[in-house]
Amino acid sequence: MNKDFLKSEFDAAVSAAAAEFGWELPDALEITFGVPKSEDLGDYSCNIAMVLAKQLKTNPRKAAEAIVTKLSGKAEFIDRLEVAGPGFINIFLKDAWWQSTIREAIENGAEFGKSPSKNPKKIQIEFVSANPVGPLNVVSARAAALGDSMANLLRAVGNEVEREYYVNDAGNQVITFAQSVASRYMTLIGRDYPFPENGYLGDYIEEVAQHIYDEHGDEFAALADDDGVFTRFRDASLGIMIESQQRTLHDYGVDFEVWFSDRAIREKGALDEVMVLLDGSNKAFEAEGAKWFRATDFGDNRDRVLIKNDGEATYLLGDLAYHRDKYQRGFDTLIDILGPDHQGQVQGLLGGIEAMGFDPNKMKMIISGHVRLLREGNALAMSKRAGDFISMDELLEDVGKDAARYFFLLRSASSHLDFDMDLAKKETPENPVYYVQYAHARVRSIFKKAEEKGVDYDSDLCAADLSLLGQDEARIAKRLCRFEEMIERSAERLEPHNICYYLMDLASEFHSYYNKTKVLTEDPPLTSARLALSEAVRQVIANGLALIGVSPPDAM
RNA sequence: GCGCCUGUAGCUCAGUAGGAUAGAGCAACGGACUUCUAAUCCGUAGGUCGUGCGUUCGAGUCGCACCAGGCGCGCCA
Repeated sequence: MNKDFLKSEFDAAVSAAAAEFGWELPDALEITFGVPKSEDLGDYSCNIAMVLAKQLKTNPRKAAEAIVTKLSGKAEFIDRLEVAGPGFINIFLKDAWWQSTIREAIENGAEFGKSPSKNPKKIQIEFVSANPVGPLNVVSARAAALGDSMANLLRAVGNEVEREYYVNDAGNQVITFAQSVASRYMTLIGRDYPFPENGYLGDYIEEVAQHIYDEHGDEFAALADDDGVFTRFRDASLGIMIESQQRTLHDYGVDFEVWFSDRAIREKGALDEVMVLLDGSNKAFEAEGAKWFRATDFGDNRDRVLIKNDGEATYLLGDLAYHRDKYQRGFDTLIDILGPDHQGQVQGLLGGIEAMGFDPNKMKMIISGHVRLLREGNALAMSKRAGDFISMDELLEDVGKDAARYFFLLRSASSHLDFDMDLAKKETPENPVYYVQYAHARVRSIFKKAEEKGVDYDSDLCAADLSLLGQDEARIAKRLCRFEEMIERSAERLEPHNICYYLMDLASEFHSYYNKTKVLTEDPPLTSARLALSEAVRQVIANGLALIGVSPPDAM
């Protein structure tokens, strides 16, 4: 049960009061409802009287009283209203409100909590997009958890969402990577090939080389002599790396709809097109043998090079071409999740987007904070170049997918994050993942027990007489009522961490209830009612966990 | 120096676009397993919301200035 019914009731009441007292209402009047801290203050509260009082220069309590008289006795779910404090209208709802929510959760199952699209948008969310020259690291793991959950949230509120991974398969680091692999490969077939300067270290390079050897034997023996052969070798190396990244992400529960190749749009001439566009509108200039973008005209603190004096494109130019392509694909909203080391490029990119004639407001850039891995209380040193880092695979191996995803979402995206690997691994009460999952398993366990013992209850849980439930149960059910609005808010603000906190609160209430109250009783109607509530709780936990990609266990 | 992020309980962090008495987990202390799973529960304790001004009926939340920490500021990607 969402709170739309409140909105329409209040809209009507405020208009009616305005008509009677001659208030001049502002054009865009949004009536919002909050949840009071104390349940003595009602199920919802509305501060509209105080908002109006400011503009109309009237007494807020009087305005509140006036609105209340227009509401009384009209709305079907409203039990009573109180004007309190400086002018809040506190709303107490009838039991039918939370009772119908229990039935809704059971009936709608996995759909419960999703809302029909009021204004559906076509949204693209791009994340991870790590260079295909090495295994994914923990920063990617965080981005993957964030992006995937955001996509789930945006879908849950009715949008059309596409997840995209930008494969940076052009440029120098790809050559260096292929050369690094080549050097190891040649060793395997007993030949020499120089290891490149600043080449990539790390065992995975040898694994890629071995993989190629297993598949192609010494087919690439002529590598050093023939460019065409090297190109095929490079593509094979890239292919193996990308596949390995896809596998890692898949194991993590993240599957992208689109893997977008940088090289593909470059080959279509997209870079030239951007240059023509910027040149033609005088937003680029030539200096010191290079081509520059007038980024300072668009809020950046310095101009940026687009084409280096050796004729090569910079990363920025490639990124502009890519984003131009995104805009041309016709999305209403574009979301980028960037790692903390990319914050310096945001202004240049947004400026370039504007310079190319696109609306930068369609773009939402989310910069995720740093991740620090802690083991035994100490931060682990991470050096990529030396091949000395914890990969995403190792992290998943160590703590598991569920704990990893949950921990990454426990903080808001922009915050720095300390990932305590010892805690994530623990199967103890300190670990919040298990706490929530356990609540789910507990409900399953109750039903299993009911079957085993042949407990008598109505298998049609929606037919249960929910008026048999008491205060504690009502409190839990009321939290279920807030599930949908929690999702809406989280989706709107792109803050999946809310889900974790909601689930912990719900699990906590249920654990508490479980310890205090026997669900399975000698009284079949009562048992049915309590089972209905339990099942509704289980469904909501399962749905919440699904949004963040964590599994709901049947037993633990 | 400029820009971005962060500053809330001993620790790690929430805080629903300005609302009513600032919350949770962990850690600490004291209790609860003959029970539908103790991976749980109940209770106790813990605060100058970094500092100072300001905006107003009302500020952890908004503005300004400081302080502290992190990151970024390349013809690298």
